[in-house]
Amino acid sequence: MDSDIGQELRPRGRPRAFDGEAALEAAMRSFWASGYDGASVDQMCRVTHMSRASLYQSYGGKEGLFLAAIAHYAETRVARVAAALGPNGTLAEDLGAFYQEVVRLATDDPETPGCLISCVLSDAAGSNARFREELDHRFMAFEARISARLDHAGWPSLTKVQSRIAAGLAAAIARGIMLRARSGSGHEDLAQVADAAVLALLQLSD
Amino acid sequence: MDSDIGQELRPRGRPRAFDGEAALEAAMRSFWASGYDGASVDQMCRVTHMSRASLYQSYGGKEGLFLAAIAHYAETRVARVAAALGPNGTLAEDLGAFYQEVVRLATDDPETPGCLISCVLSDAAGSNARFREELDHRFMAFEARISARLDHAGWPSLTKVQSRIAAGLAAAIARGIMLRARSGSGHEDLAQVADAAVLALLQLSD
DNA sequence: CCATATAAAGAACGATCATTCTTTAAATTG
DNA sequence: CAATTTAAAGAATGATCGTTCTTTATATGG
Repeated sequence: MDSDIGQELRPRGRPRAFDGEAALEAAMRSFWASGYDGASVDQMCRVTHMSRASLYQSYGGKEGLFLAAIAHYAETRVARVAAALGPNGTLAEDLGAFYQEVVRLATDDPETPGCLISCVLSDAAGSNARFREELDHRFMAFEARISARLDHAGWPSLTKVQSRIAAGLAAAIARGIMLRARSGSGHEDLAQVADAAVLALLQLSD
Repeated sequence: MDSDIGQELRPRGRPRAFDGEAALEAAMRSFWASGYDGASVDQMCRVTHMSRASLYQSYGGKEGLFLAAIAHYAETRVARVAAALGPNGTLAEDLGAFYQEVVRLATDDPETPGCLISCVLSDAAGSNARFREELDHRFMAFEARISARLDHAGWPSLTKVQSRIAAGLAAAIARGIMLRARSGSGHEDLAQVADAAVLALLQLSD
């Protein structure tokens, strides 16, 4: 009764030897670099400093750890890309910032090229129904976020292209850039494609 | 000396029990549907009607069979997409036909959604240097093909966007569409995105 | 008909994988 | 200082994988 005084409440038994946040970050990076099949549970235990027992206790298995890593990725990486959409400035400025973040995310670290969702989850979804469902949700949420930004800018509802479709195009471009980064394209090349993407999308609203 | 008369020359030993062309088509579809890791050698022997011994004799192993399947895919599937670029009509018409073929290829058969190169090879390249090289070549060739079509249409060389970059954008869109098809998007949705892509790309040349 | 050559069929091998189980260590509670 | 609770460490398990090897079948050449 006197152990949970203040903020130092310690659970009953032997304390964990790993840091949950750091473990998730390390697991995420391992999946990102090696793919779902390519990253073994042994490798995961090594990089997260977790025992197999702890991994299964905390996440239920490899599949659960992967889903947790995806959520961590969405909160720490995708969130930055989505935040660039603002609205912070004009639509042109925000789209420019958006694609700049996309290229940065895809090329910043040569150990983790491309996108954990577009490249890794997208592949794992092929042979796992739970992952397919997760991918669908993530993709739809991403497109909805872009669509909302276009609507906020007063996207002409009478034009040939609805904001929902334009958002689908914008998202497809972002994923194409992620894929190209995975295959070795560098920051310079992709930044030029990103600039062209902004121009092309903006002229769609005329 | 009298066995190779005419076109009926038969090799010396026991004749093959499988058809090379049909085997390649079946192997391609299996890799396309299940991914590189997801398709086992056992599965390959079943669908191609080859014995393990024949598979290793003819293709050297799983890796060689996959590369042969990629080549077969490029010759039979990608070739149709590239052919749509013509030049057959105006740039607008040809781009429209191009993306129509992209969407068709990605959504035609629900057993094989998306693109064998953009989705499957792209993933396998992550853990195999030979596959990475192959992917790079295929991606560059695809972009060069689009770029040549833009140049042929007299793509304004003085505009803000070079044809090489515009081709990179056009290819990124195609790959984004392939990826979205893999995650379950249907023909209708993607066709609308494809139409928007044509509009956006054309307005880039103004 | 016999020697030779090629392919089919499938057993066998070694490696790797995800998962579970057993034992040991380190903490709190009374 | 026991008793209890939780985690770490790692061996054990069963399945699957890509590859190789052995045996059998089917063709041609002389």
